[in-house]
Amino acid sequence: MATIRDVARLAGVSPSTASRALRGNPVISAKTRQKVERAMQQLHYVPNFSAQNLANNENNTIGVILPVDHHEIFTNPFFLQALQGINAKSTEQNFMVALATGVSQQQLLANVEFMLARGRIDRFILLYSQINDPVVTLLQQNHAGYVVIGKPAATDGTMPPYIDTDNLAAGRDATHFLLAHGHRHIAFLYTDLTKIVQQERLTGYQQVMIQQGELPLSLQESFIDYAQSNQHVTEFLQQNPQITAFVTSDDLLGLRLQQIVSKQISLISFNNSFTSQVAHPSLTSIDVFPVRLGEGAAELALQLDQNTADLQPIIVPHKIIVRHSVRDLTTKK
Amino acid sequence: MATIRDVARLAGVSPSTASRALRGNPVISAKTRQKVERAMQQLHYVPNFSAQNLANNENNTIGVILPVDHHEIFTNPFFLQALQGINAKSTEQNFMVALATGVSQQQLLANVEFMLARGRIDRFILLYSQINDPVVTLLQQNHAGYVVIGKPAATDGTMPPYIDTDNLAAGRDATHFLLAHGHRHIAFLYTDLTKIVQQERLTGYQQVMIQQGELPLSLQESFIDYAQSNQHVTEFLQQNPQITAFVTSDDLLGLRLQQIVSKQISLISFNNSFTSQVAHPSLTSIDVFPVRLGEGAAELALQLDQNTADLQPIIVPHKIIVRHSVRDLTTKK
DNA sequence: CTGTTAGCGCTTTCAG
DNA sequence: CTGAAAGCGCTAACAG
Repeated sequence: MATIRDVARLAGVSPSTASRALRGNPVISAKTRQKVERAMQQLHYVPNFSAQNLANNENNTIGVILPVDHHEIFTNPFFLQALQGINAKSTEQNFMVALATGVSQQQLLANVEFMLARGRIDRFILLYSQINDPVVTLLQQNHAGYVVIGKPAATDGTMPPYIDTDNLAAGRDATHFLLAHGHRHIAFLYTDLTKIVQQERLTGYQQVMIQQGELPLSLQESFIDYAQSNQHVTEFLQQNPQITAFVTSDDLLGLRLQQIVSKQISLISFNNSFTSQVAHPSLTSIDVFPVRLGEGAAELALQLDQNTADLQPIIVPHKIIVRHSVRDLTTKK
Repeated sequence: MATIRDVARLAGVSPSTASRALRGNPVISAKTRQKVERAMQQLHYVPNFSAQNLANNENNTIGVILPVDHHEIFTNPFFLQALQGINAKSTEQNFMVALATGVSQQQLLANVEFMLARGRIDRFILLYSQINDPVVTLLQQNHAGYVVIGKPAATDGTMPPYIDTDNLAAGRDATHFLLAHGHRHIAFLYTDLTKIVQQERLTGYQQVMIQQGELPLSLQESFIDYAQSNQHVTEFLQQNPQITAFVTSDDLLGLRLQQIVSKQISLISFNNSFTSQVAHPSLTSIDVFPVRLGEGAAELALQLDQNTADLQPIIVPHKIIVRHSVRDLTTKK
């Protein structure tokens, strides 16, 4: 592997000059710069990551933190797609992305601690957001910067930079879509309101319903006990026979609902994951563009030092992907 | 951040001695070792990753390469779970895990190239396996070691170390399970035989069927065009009305089949992903333990230098997770 | 504009 | 068994 000394020698300059050329220091004359660049190409020179990091007291890596697995969560392709976006932007800027995961909270913490202490990594992307997250505490104690994908849970002091979908608007849009197709009696199905995402989507739904003078109806089902949830849903529909459509907080949930209720019931869900295509009829779903969320998160993370600590949140627009799970009631009137 | 000089000073020894103590060099006296260790603890000393790497001409990081996303593939929680296993073992050994992904083959290659050139990373784990993989070529050209999860595609020369499920046996086991429940006329459904995994599972199924004197029947359906696949399956069942059960090459496929065929048909599938629980009735499925596959892969990768190039492949045992998608025909006789 | 020098934090000969 | 010194590859004063 060629070093910068080799380059310098070949170009007939000193290592420091070669270094300056490498880093685009404007003080170098065009002529020398060219000589050096040519030499670099000839030797296929690539700077040594460790050496550069050591000399600059940097690490040029972004730590990406996955949530602890709770079975269901990992079937969401969201994470892998976000990772793609993060990687693309990071590689562009010559940053490495290091991953932190764990089968338990404890393991995750150990992993993050390792990156912090040993790797001196000081910028992270959190692929989830939860209140009272010990990982966040750890990050803060170590004065590491972090950006979250999703809405950051309220911390005592300041808000970290974040990138998110406007889930409130998404909830409204889903509801409007059903209304536009002639549905009036619409219910909202979710699994867990401690998830901010679901909370917001529900609120969006409620806003629109109230505004329309319709009664918002929501149902929580965890589906941990399938038979029981099945029964709940069935009872719910018996009590509310006027319902023609559901908004479900996620594709997977939509799929489950679909397996219980009559095909006459319309469904719209969120995330546009592969599940929505597997469903039959395939699910109309709101895409939130995880790759872009990842890209944006990386862009934020890369700016984390420019102590313009007031990095503005980024909102990535969502989009309704129309498939076949919503019947059009308007034409039939 | 405390450096090793600080430690040395506190312990009243030279940096070199401190270093030796740190690395467990046996030449150090027990007394000094203790002094140094105490000093390290007092100062919360953690060695600097970059400095250590530079001095040792190492990098202590494992590159993990994800497949290029083809929509469907990322909904498989396998990758994230494998990643968990990899991370756990790597962190244990003070290794970092760096991730390579890409929305396109080209982007993936660029990412791997970056790790190779800039990061000098020389050991990788491939989370997939395909023939004529340009990534593998790149790895080989750069003399990087790699281990694959799955069966490595045949390369010209030698076989890389790998870790895998015995998919042949898994295919046999699935079939035997159905036989044991009184099924005789069993079909196998798959999407793509260029995937070695599916090929093997199919072969296992065929072996058992032939051995039983039954006719192996397999059907390929991509489900790219849902209506068409639906029709194919229906026709297939009309032509083979004796069939009472299917082995499907994957949970997601099992779920799809389930949505088409009568609930009377029994199903067994592979991977035991969350999808198998979502299905109704829930799918009996063969778990391949992705976390363990990840752990094993990391263990192999960590041995990659000990030029015991003859690292033996690891086979991780699978297990049938019994749920409700297989009817027992024996009691009814 | 360029070269010399010292140093990032750690390891490792080489003496003793 | 331990210390002094040099070096991993790169960068940043400091001179010139």
